[in-house]
Amino acid sequence: MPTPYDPQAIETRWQQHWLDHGTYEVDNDDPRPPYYVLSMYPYPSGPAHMGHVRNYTMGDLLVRYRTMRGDGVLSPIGFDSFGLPAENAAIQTGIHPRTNTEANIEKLSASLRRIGAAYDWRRVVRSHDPSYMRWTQWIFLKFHEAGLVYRDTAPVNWCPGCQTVLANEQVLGDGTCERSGDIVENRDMEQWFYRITEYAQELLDDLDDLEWPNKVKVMQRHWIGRSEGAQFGLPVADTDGNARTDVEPVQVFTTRPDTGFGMTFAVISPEHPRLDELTTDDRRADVHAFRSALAGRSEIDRLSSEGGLDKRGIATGGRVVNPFTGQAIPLFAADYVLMTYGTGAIMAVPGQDQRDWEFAEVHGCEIIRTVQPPDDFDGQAYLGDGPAINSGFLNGLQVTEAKAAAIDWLEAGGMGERKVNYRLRDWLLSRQRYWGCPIPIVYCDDCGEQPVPAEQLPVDLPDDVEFMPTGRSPLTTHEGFLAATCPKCGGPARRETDTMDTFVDSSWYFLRFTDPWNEDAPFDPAAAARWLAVDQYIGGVEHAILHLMYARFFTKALADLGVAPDSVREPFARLFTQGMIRLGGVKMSKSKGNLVAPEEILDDQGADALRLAHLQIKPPQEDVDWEDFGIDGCAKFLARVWRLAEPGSPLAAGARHGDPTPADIDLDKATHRLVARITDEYDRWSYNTAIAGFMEFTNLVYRWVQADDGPHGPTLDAALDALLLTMAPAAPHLCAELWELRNGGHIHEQPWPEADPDKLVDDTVTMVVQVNGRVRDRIEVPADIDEAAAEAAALASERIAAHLDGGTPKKVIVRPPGLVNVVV
RNA sequence: GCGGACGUGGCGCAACUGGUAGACGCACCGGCUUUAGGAGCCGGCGCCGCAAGGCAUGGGGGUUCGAGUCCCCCCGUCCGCACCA
Repeated sequence: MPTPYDPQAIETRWQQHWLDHGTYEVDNDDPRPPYYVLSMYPYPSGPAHMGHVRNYTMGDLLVRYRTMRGDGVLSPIGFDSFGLPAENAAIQTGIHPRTNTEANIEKLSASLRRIGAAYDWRRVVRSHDPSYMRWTQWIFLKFHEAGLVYRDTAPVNWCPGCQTVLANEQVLGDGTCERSGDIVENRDMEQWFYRITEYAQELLDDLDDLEWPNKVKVMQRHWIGRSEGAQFGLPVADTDGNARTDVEPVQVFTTRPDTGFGMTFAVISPEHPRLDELTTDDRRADVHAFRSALAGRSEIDRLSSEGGLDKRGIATGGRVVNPFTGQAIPLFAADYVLMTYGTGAIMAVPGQDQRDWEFAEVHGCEIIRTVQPPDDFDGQAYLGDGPAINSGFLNGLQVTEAKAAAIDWLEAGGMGERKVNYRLRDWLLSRQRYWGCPIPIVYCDDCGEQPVPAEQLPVDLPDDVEFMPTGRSPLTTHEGFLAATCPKCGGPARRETDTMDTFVDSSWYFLRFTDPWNEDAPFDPAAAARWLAVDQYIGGVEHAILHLMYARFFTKALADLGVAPDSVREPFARLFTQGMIRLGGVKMSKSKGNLVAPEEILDDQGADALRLAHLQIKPPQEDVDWEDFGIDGCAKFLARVWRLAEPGSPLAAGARHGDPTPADIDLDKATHRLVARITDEYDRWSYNTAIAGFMEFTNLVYRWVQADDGPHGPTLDAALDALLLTMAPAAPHLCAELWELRNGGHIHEQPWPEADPDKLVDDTVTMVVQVNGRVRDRIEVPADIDEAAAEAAALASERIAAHLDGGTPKKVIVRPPGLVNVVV
């Protein structure tokens, strides 16, 4: 008797089965070839939303597919459980972030199980877990010991809404906080930094070997921002315009040392420590006023200001000497010169730099071209290549040679040197918040800053705190937390109250997954060596820069410190960035308040239908509009498969046995083509066309089954087995159920099917015959037809003859067996 | 401004290396099953045309026997970086 497709019953049963049997648990000594699939661990904000479903469906498909291919797949899940939202919620509701977060983790875990995502749940890692925090702190201390951590006063991005500092990367282009949307201010504060710039070159070089989307690599390269040039000194001029030897020259960095003869003024940053010294008395009041006006404005705000260059720069009255010409030139201060990039001072060459050109015009500076523009050039500053002019010993050299010659000259004269500069800055990791991993440092009046001894880790967060909207972390007033003992002298000490940026937690969780039970080390190097690099990392493109850069830095540093094996210098060998989901044209997110919860769909059409809809709609790397989803179509398709494949299906009634008919043989070939096609499409992440393949094949089987001859039993069984096996990674529950009913056993433990190459080729093919490139006829020909026979067959066609209209072919292009093109 | 991706029916999209444009799904239309549940099965469906045929992959040019695919110019959409010396 046919039974209706009941996704609820099937899905609940199999999800329980996978948990009970530990189907996707894998041990570190598993004999199968290791394969590590990782979807970025989520921030637990509550039950899963559609973005999660999309992300974790992609990952799950790969986990199940690789498992059937025979790999021992490591498929862990964890939770990025520290962070601002939980603490902000605590201030509003009074509920402790831990309570709230752990409840959310439960909800999210349940959601993930309900969409059928398969994980090794024994390996769960939670950022806020003391057993994880302990090692986050331990790594901090390791880095501290190695000089990769330092403390410094720095102008920082302060978000008044979040009441904490932000990394540069967390400030959006319009000067607002990526999280709260508040306008970010500039403040000087004592902060902790990771010395990521130490790895700038390696981070840049190693990108080449990664199988990552090119887009992401380009973004990282730009972020690192390597530029080659020269750094040299501009001597300070005395009132007569001569170089003073009693004061240090002002250092500048340039990528265009070849244009030095065109330097007609110089500009320093308003924050430059020598600004005051270089300003003349008569200009001091104006310069101070100028600098004060900038105070408190964030760097981003300054950089995006649209004021005219007259307002943005001011003469200091001081002069410096252009070492190329020996001439004294005026020194300006301008807001667009950043203290945090290069040396905080620049040489200005209006002839070859458009902004310098405009600045020179406004402030009445001389403009001298030092590169000959082409005759038809009618612009202002000329940035292209050409011979040097007005440049003394450089005259006649092209830009590249002139650069080298200029640097050689600077070095020979002891004035400067070749220099590589990076845009990348050190990672500001401290946050003035409670719900994060405490920085394991204490301050002793006598011994100063002291690391907490490893055996005292973790420095735990106290639970008995009150969350008040004061803007201050409760840690700063918690006596029990603050009171510490100096590990060096044993005297009283005060504990650091800053906690770490949550990007620290996510910079090594993929390593912890390899050995999450370890109590003696963050992970066993052998376990890391076995699983890393992650074979396939999956996540949103929004993490293209920050998270991925930080994780790469951590991996390299841990390898250098001997914590990770030296073979592991990159965390993620392959990266896939899947598209986001939009609703009403905007990104679906909690902050936008336009989340679609999957519950209703899971209750109604089921997880398999929802998964299929996510896979089918578009190529996985592209953004999708929720409005375009076709859940009903997918549910309909699954029910169609069910009716066809369930034991006792009326569609299979009266199946023939004995010799297969030609139609049976054709269907068998289609079965093998399906297997070959799906294998290829899974490997290429072409999931949308794979789903189309299942539908196409199912339609084919339906027509064949309902034809006059009826189905041939063995052919039908083989067809349905292949369909279920290949579809199992995409629709795991339905396929598991049907497989068990039909064959017994567990489909996800079956080997991946293989196509018989002999059955992938047909005896005959449809040959297209064109006249002048337009299709005029189609002829069935043997697949092994030769050129002469193909041409003859084409010319024998009546329709072709009609189109030739008595004329003789000028030329015949033959591409057997598929195509003949007759040119007249 | 710089860098990148992309533009194909009413809609989401397919066509991996230049070789049958529009697979698959949605929507729509028709038929069957006497079917009252958002059902099932079969078929149609780029545009113009009764047809033969013609026209079609943002627009314009080019290479080629043959271009959605390659090259040049233009238009448009989206994303990233934006005064980086």
